Amino acid sequence: MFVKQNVSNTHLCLEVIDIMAGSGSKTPGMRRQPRQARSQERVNQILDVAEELFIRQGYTATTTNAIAVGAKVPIGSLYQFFPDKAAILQALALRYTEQFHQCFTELATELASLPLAPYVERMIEVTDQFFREHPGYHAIFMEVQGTMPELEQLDEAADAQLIQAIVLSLSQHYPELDPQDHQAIAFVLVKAIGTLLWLSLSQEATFQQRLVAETKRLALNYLQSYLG
Amino acid sequence: MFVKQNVSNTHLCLEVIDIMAGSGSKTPGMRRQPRQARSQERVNQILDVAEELFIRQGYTATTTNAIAVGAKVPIGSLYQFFPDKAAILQALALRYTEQFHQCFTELATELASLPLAPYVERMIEVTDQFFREHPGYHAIFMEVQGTMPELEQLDEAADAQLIQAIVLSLSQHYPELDPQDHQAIAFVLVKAIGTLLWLSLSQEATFQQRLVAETKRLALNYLQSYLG
Amino acid sequence: MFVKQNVSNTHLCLEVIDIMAGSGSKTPGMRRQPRQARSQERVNQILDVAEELFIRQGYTATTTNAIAVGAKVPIGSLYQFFPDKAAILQALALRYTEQFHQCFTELATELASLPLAPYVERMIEVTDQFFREHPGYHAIFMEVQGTMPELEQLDEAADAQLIQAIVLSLSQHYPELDPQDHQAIAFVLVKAIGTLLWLSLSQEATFQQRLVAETKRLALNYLQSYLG
Amino acid sequence: MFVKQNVSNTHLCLEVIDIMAGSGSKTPGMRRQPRQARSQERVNQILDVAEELFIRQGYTATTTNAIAVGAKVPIGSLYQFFPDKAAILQALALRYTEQFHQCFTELATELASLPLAPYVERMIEVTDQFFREHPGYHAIFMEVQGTMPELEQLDEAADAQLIQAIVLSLSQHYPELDPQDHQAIAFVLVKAIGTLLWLSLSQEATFQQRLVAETKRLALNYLQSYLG
DNA sequence: TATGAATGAGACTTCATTCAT
DNA sequence: GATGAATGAAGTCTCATTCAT
Repeated sequence: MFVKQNVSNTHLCLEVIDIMAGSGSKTPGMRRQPRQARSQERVNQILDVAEELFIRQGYTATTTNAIAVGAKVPIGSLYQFFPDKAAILQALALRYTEQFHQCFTELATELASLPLAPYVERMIEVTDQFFREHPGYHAIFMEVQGTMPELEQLDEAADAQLIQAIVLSLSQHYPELDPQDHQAIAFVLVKAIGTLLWLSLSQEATFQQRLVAETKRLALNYLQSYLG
Repeated sequence: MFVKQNVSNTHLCLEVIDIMAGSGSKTPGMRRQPRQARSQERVNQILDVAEELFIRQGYTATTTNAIAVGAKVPIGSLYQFFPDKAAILQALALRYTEQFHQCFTELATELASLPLAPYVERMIEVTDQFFREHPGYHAIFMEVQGTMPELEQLDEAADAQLIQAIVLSLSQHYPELDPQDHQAIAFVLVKAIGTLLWLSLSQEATFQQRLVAETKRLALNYLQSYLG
Repeated sequence: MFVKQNVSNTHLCLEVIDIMAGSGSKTPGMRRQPRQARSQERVNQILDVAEELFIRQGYTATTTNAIAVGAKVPIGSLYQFFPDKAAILQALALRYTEQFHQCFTELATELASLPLAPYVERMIEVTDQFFREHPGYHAIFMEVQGTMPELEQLDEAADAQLIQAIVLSLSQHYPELDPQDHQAIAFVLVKAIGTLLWLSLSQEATFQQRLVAETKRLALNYLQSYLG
Repeated sequence: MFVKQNVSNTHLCLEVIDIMAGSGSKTPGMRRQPRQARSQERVNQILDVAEELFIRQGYTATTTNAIAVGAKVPIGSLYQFFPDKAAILQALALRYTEQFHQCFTELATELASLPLAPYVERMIEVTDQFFREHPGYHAIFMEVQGTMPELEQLDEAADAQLIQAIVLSLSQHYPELDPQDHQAIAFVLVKAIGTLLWLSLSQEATFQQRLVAETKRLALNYLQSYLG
């Protein structure tokens, strides 16, 4: 599950990220690759409506007809783009992943040059912002945990991106640590940060901000214990 | 959501816990309080089968008839104990909560006398053990996140137990901190610990043990930053 | 496909017939064995309506809802008795087979003692009557030729009954012929008779009667060429 | 349904056959008469693919889109040649009929001069060969028995060709028989022969050859009973 | 004319829940 | 009370056909 390797090349970071971003490759789960603007617009419309309904009612409680109606797309057209209901969820997952990837690509240069502490702080801020802008990210995927193997991969892959990026940074700045340490530290950081930031979303504004700050404190002190 | 109060009485801890353990009160979601041994046995049988099926196939994919068949209980009888399918999930949640409560009640005396660091360490160990023995705990509830308000309460309540227990301990040992600090610290600790331990369950044995150790390190260093 | 054996025991005839009549065995394709009179009545009602609709509109053009409505049975109930649409057709086939079997069982004693020529004549008359009383027999099964393996067996089995009965009679009265001759003759007789009698059904009354007579003539002259 | 007339002119045979061969007349069921080579080629391509799919999956289970894809013809173009799905089946039936007609036209002279017995024997051989070369002939039409009136005519017409040809021969060689006898005899011969030869196709090689021989024996002995 | 994306009625099937026995 | 057959609303998905480009 964890790619264990000693890397010393900063650019690998983005290469690793590219692995699952699939820039330009054909989207899996799509019945037909929409080439025309109209189609792409429809697909996005479907995904937007699906996202909202999945968040509001859950994946199971949302019907394909409701999505079609909400997206003002005939049900038949919906099924021209997606072979079945699950494919909509997968496409949504992929869209999240791509957006996530884009977020971090934009910061790649900035992040690459940072020492680990500010690196992690920045990552927390960016992740927080991403969650705030994409409230469905975790919400949707929690429901189908354990029932859709293909989706698990995507979800896992998104985290794996971050984990590998951190592993990379750790191995560069702290080569004296064991590669297994790198993996463990990165895993703990990413998962703890992800969870806390996600949970913070449903808290009231003041407490929410406090939680973001606490997340940084948690992460930095943990790192310090290894690196200090 | 969070009971904010300065308490100095150890027993309050259990009182808080009692709030949702419902010892003696009429179980909510139950159509009929099974007084006879046979009935109680059937209810447990139903919950056992439901737990297994929910874990294996998910809540939605599991039919009430399948539960009835698995529990060797007529479907009509099942509906005499539970008003609807959701009530089974809620009863399951309640059972988890009770089991969780029982776990910590047994350790109440031991924990109450400990300083915070060993307290948290012990809590991590006990939680880890509980998860290991009740693999359905998180797995089941993730699916219905955001779609079953009543359940959210129960799920939240389980964590709230721990959070309040920690708040209590914090307020006793570190009264110089703001009550809001107590809440934030306890929240972060409980959620981060809960997530990491749960995620550790699906990792291979070596990495799993490492994650438990890392969870302790994460929690203790975070606490140290406040208390050191 | 053809059981090749030299038999000299008259009773075997009925044994062979019994092979696929399945007297008392559990009906395959049935989701639930209806034990109560009400259920059996409903199943028959469903089959009656299905038979009529299949004949009138064809198997594919007939919807399960139409059957349910026609039989005044809720669609849900229909699916308690039959796992899917195909199972209705199979049950219908089985009912035909059983009725067919019953027809010939009633005549078993009479037929067994007859010389071959009157035997065949009588068989033609009985078959003609059966087709007249069960106009769906062939009509329905023609449509699904080659698309429902399970059904093919039943259809084939019904003919196989007759074929084996004739093979038996041939082997008794004309042991000087090769067993392969028995098979070929019986096959030709049964298939030719079956087809002609079935086709006669859609002809006008006068021509229809003529065709039954011609069928006898065809069969008897064919037999005579071997046995004369 | 049966043209009852005493004819003594050999050429009438072909005239009768011409009735439904439609040489030169506008093909029914065709939306547009393809005049250009490209169009005719496409129509044939469509029919070839449809034939294969109808045989393999049945008429109902075959989608028009699948035919279009298989024939490498845009679905829109397909609907320019055929008004609906049924028209494809009808055109296929017509093509069979034409091919059948061609088979017998080639043998017309040879057959016309033959006495009845060799005539019938030759007809069996030719029919057997035709079936062998066009395995879809019966297979396809069985499925839609009773659900497509237009098709029934075409299917019937093919047999009617043979029947009328035999009626003709009978009336020439055995004018002492009643015209009704001619019709009945011809009907029985054609239908029995057609069925047995078709059934022989699905038998193993040895038994198949035997069945062709038996078919001749059946037909000839039947004729002999009238003509001997 | 040629194309193929778009359409939506309607098919099959499920399953939580009830209620007559 | 106990049972389990009965119910039917509602879900997912198909595919013959059209029509804008």
